[in-house]
Amino acid sequence: MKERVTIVDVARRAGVSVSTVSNYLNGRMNLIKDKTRNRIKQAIEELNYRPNPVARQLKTGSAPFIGLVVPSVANPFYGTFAHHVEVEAAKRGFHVLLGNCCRDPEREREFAEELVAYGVRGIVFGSSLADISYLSDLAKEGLCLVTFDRSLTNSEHVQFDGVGVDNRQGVYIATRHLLGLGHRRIAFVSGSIRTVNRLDRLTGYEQALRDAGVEEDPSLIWQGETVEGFGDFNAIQLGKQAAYQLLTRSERPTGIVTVNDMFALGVYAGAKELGVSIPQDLSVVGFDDIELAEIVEPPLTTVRQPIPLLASKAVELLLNRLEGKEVREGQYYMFPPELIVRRSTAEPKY
Amino acid sequence: MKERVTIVDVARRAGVSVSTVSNYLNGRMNLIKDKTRNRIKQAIEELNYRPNPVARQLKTGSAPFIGLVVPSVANPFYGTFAHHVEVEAAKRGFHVLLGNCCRDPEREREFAEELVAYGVRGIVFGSSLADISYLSDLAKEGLCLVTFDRSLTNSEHVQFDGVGVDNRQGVYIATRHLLGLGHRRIAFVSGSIRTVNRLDRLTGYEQALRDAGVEEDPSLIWQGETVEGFGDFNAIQLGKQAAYQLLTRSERPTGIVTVNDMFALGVYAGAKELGVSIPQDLSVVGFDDIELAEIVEPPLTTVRQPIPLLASKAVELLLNRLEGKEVREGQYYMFPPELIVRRSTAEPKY
DNA sequence: ATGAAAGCGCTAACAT
DNA sequence: ATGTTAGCGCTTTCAT
Repeated sequence: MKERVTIVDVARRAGVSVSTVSNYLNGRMNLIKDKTRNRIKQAIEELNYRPNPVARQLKTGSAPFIGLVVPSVANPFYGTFAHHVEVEAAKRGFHVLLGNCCRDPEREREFAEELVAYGVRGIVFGSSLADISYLSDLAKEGLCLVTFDRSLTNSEHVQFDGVGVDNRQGVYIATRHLLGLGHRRIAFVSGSIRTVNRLDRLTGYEQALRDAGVEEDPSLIWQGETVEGFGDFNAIQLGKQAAYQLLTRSERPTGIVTVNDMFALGVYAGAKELGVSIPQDLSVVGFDDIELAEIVEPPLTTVRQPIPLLASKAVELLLNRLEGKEVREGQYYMFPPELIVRRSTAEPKY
Repeated sequence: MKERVTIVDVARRAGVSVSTVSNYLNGRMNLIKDKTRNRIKQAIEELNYRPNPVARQLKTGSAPFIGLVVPSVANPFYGTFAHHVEVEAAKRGFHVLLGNCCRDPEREREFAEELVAYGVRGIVFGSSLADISYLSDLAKEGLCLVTFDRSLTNSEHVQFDGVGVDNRQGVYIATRHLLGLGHRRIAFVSGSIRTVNRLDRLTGYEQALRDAGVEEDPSLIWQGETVEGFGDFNAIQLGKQAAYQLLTRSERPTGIVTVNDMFALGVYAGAKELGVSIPQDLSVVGFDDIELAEIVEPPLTTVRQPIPLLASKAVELLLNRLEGKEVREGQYYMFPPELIVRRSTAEPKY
């Protein structure tokens, strides 16, 4: 375990002062003669010196890290998103601190506070709990927040930026797609609706039915029970459960709109066990367009979210603000959702 | 943006010295009178003081963080693993710094070095490149490494701990399962075999064939091209490509063993497009038993890895060592793989 | 049981 | 163009 090489060692070896080395390290080359610069460069190489970022941070107060809060990377949608966020952040020299917070407000707050303590000044918030007032204090202290997949209320616009697709519109066109095929008994399947994006999606479903003059049937809105701290581990199981309950009723739905693809896959599993064929006996529409949507049988009709685009915009917004390049407040980039029609939807038989 | 409250403020308010507050913060209660302790406690609450972990770290040299290197959390297997690692680490007060390093040795090394610079003293290495000698230097400087899903060579045992399933054995029983059903032309499908776990799996396949007296046919070992820096994004696509190439040959295989479930799903997709039915015309076995394996059609026969167990053991080993509770060197916890027989495998038709 | 003071390694005035 | 020096907020001897 070697002793750590410090800036003092470099200075000594190069025969200059520490401040000159510091200037060198921070790219203030205009202040340094060519000859000195070379000496420093050489000293650094000879000693294999690497600046201590912790000391730097103690002095400057901030670190090249951003936080990323998601429900759980066990859901491939968030896993993919997290990967893209990491890549985009890396392009600008930032690292990502990931928190799977399972939609638990307590964990989200704790995680955010811890990040702040570590000098993190920006967080991408990929969890969209309805009430994020607990973040306001942090925002007031200068923490930058970019929400992901979460439309903002007016008061929030002041504090946060955001990116996302138009969830309401996405489910609206998904539902209209089923309506257009002739479906009338259309169910909506979701986990506990405590998040803004889910609420938006439900709204889109209701709106589409209303616009089509289809009578509302609250029993067709299936909402999984809340399981605290469980992330998205159970989405598939919940979807399966939903299928069981909805497909064993007397008047069963001919179409199901799900809140995301994982639920749709769960519905697939349930329908299969019940001997209900998709799309002959039941049409299913998902949301997200995770990679698997294309390869399940039948390929899933779903609403696509442009994950790489969303990730890069989120990181861009966040880092621009951190670096002071962005001063307008409360921007929300709403991307248009796109319905990808595959073979899980068809005309209803009856 | 409020001024940060420091230990000095607390000391002043409580009417004690900073060292006493420091002792309080570090739980050295035996050194503090009850009365003083209460005064400090109160001062902390009134000021809403939170110690600055960066300053502490500069002094002590280490941080309650561990690193986690994976190919990509976009693969649900690693996403799930990452989630479990995070939960286990949190139980012991550690945070996780995640790096999707896409099996790129350069990125892995850079990431590891950066972590070390930040005071991270332990990394779970969930990527299993064949050559990890580039980590030796770091290990010599005191970095603790626990490899995941990577059997260790003798020389590595000195430096690293590890957890994983017996990959060779896993694929061995998977292959024997197909052989037992009567298959003789069995293919092995994998991405570029640059990792120890993949090599082990291939070996298990070869061994099983040999033990059964089946003639080897190198053309049945399908290996996707190396795409640098691409993580597991393309596993499904590669699997599909493999299916196309293998199933359009004259003498096509009746069974396919895949290196992991994502490849198996890719094979599913390719087979479907080609009109090859699973398991009637083709049996498929996966590896990992990701959640989706159970719900695809037909449900995938696969080799299960006990992810939560692996994650908790990995974290336990790492933190025990970090905290000096573990001194034996080079432990490798090898968990037995379990074949989960579902409906993607059957007797060959011909 | 408590306090004073010396750093941890770096940055950034300020001085030269 | 380069050097001197005072911190950043904390921990940790060493005194008392």
